[in-house]
Amino acid sequence: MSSIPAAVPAPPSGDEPRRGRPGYDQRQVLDIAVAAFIEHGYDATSMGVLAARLGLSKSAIYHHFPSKGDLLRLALDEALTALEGVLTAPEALQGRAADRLAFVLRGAVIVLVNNISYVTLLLRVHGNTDVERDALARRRAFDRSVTALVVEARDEGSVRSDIDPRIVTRLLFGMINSLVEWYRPGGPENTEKLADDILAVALDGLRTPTADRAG
Amino acid sequence: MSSIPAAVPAPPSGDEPRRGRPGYDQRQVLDIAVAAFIEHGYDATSMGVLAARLGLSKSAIYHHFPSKGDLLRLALDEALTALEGVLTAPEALQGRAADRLAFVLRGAVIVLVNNISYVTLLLRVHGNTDVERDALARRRAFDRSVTALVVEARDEGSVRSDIDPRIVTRLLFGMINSLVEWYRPGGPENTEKLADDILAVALDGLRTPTADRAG
DNA sequence: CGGATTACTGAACGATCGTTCACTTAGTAT
DNA sequence: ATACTAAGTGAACGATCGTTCAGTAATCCG
Repeated sequence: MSSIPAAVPAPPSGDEPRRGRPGYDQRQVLDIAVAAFIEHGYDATSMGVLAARLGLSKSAIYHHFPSKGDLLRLALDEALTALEGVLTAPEALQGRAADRLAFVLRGAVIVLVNNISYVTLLLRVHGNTDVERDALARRRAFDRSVTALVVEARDEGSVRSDIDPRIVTRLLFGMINSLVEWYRPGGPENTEKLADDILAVALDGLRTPTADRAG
Repeated sequence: MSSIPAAVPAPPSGDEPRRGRPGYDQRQVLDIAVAAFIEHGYDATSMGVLAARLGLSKSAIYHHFPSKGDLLRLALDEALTALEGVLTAPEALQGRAADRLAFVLRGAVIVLVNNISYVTLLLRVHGNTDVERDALARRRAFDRSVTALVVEARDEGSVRSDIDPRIVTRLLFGMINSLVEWYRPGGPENTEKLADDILAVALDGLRTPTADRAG
């Protein structure tokens, strides 16, 4: 029986004052739309309930975005651009494969936590429309890059060779991506400790570490 | 440009002939509905396109199920009942905690693979409706049982104690549940080998095993 | 044959969907 | 004041949604 909480447009927050009538800008609308998409699912979120959350009429949304699909497209692009940025950082391009892999995994955790709404939306997309299919293709390209890194680390002798690298990659991202299901900002863990824990489980497993196995 | 493939009701397959007019029974309709829900998403799957996949009229579906929500409810119940069955098997109730945990994890992999459509649907549910909220509650109860098992295994000394057992459990099911995103039956792996691989990565990590660490 | 049983049709319903359009409102810049 | 710009309103649109209903079709049993 909870009524829909209507948001309020944020003040311009320290910048020089914007021109025109005050209200939401594009980014603020997008943030609230993404939250609604996650809460109800993209298809189940009507422009009507979205407008109610914004405290606006439906037609006002079309002043900021040409269509509902464009809201989704921009949100997915945001998440993908952030993830792809990890792969192009210098630490992902030079050094031992094992170190590059660890950097990318840690970077994926951090990007996911820092953009959790947008990445959550990305991970719930399954190719319904052209917009979703394009996003899926970029996600797969990202996965392929990491798989190549796993292969390098295996050839280098850093990663076990008895399991298919594609399976290893998928299990790794299974762990990391599960963050969107349960991680909530402001919890006891900070991001660094969280990334440490995930890397520890991924690399050494959850069996009790034994003394005779130094890192 | 792919046209919608209309299914055909399966013949009674060896059993004694059914009474009444031949056609789909409830289970066959449910199977096809679940496949459609996965392909397009539950909300985006209209009764119209579902009817087209069945090769029936919309109203014919209401002969088998009272509503679209009931299709979802029965599908989710199927997945949950199968998963909960793992927890009540004898091997999950006696023995060392580490062995019980390994049995449950392996059992979860097998149930997931053997009921991949229904479990996929379950894992995509996020609490939109009462039906989905009930399913989520049962899923959380399942997770709590496994977390308790992880705690026992930790107290027993079998599982590392430097990471919160709830995080360990969530990472474990992050790996296992990711199967619905990439595992396809008929691939090179059989179910046993797959479960072995997942247990191996979960327990020992993906670092190259060293000789001085016997199991 | 007739009755029982199971499966299905076609048209229609009220509701809700995403989107459009002509118009208004509230601020800054000159 | 006037112009300009950004933001928002309210009514309406055609389409599609899940569901209902009265009637029909095809099989088995006796």
